[in-house]
Amino acid sequence: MAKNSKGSDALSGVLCELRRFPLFESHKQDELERFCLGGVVQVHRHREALFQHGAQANHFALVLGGAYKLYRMNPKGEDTIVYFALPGDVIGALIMPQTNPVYPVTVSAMGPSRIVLLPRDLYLKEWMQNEDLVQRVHGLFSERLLTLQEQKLMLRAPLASRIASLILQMDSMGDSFDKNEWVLPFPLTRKEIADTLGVTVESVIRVMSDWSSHGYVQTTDQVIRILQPAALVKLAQA
Amino acid sequence: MAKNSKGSDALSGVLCELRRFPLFESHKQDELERFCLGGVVQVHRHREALFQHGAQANHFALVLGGAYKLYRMNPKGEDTIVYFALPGDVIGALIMPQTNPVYPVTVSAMGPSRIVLLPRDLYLKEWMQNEDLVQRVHGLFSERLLTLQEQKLMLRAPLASRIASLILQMDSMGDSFDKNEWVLPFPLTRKEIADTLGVTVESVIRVMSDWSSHGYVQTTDQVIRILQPAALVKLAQA
DNA sequence: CGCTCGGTTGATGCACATCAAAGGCTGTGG
DNA sequence: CCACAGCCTTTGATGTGCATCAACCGAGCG
Repeated sequence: MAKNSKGSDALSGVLCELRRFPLFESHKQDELERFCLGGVVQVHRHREALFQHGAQANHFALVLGGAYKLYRMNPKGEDTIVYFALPGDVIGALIMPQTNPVYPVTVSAMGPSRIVLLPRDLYLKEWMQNEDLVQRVHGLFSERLLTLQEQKLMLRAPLASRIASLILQMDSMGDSFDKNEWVLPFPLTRKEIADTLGVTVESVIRVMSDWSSHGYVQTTDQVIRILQPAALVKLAQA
Repeated sequence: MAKNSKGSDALSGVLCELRRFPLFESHKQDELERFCLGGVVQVHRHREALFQHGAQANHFALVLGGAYKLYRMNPKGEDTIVYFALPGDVIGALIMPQTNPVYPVTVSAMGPSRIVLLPRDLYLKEWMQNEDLVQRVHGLFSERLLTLQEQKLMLRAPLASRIASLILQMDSMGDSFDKNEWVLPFPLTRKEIADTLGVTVESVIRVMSDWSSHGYVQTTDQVIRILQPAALVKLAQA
């Protein structure tokens, strides 16, 4: 498992870090240790891959920091992003119960990121046996499904509405629930927006350049700041 | 609960019917009875609604026969279909664990259909407590999520590919796993295909009329029969 | 210093939307 | 029993939003 450029480390001080996540809110220290038995911390650099589409799925992962994108290449060689995983999110849990599972998507880091890599057996033998934990994971699935449904509802809207809607969705994903600053919780390129919506980079750029010049949003180092939320909200429901 | 045109009935002879479903495969008779306590059978006619988007979600449902579509209206008044539920599928389970849940979609029957309507408490108190059942429901969620992801991957493909892909997906949903007859397991109008893909009826019709004239498919009473599966498979991956 | 990556702009074309009109079929009410 | 409304399907004419292709710029990096 120890790969070249990836840092990997036994679970030393991360346990306390895990307690922050709603996932483990109601668990005691010893339970938490049991849920992470055999876990390894991995660090990834920008664009480094965690799981490869089609590879045997022997592990699942818990995001500690940064962000990961879940995507797949279609026959024409274009990527389609299906989900963004943030700290506290679980990756790969969905397919763990299958017999001989295979990753349905490629997962790679957006900016420097960290996860705990956990063996599949642990999911089946520990996670699924714990009633509360199962409910929390269930909750994550349902959020993810509702996110996809939300995006599907925008299919027939003009591109500007769809981008606005996506940006607002992403913004609400962060753990900063103080809505004083409207900043997306992770770096997001125009290409990634395009790949999420199934359109071209150029189209996204044309819309967002317009927004920048109107002062609706502002991008620095791929981090998008929303200056006029009201304008985006209005666009989103058009 | 007893509504006007809906038939509703206590659980008389349906218990044995339930045993057919993979959901309850590994459960004994008495467990099964416990899982359906307080359940009521409801019959729906074509296009009759089971749940209304935005209504308080006090119940979930288990599809016995026929088919149901889960959809929502966007601001412009166009419907978007997010899922088709077939016999053995569970509807509404996703949101039962939420506090004061509200149905995120409208659910209505496609042709004459039947469900067992179950109270929310039953889900929380019985279904979620049973380890095996939780795993099965988890399996249903994961299928549904993967279905949505699959559809998203086709976003940038030409319309013909997307329709082909959808039809093949629907075809594989039926319980008839003998692939001697390639017939969709439920009636599906062109409009419903359009609403699933986020395009217009006319576009769908133009594509499928072409297919009919080439003898790829054939439609009688909204039931689609695939005459040349190979042709569709080829189109789907274009 | 050449490389890749992200962002940007403009010219052109096409796939699909839109609008319009019409026929069949079903259920419903006078 | 007929009239009517709603739904599903179909076809054609016309328009347009976004894709495509091409080119260029600046920043970071080995």
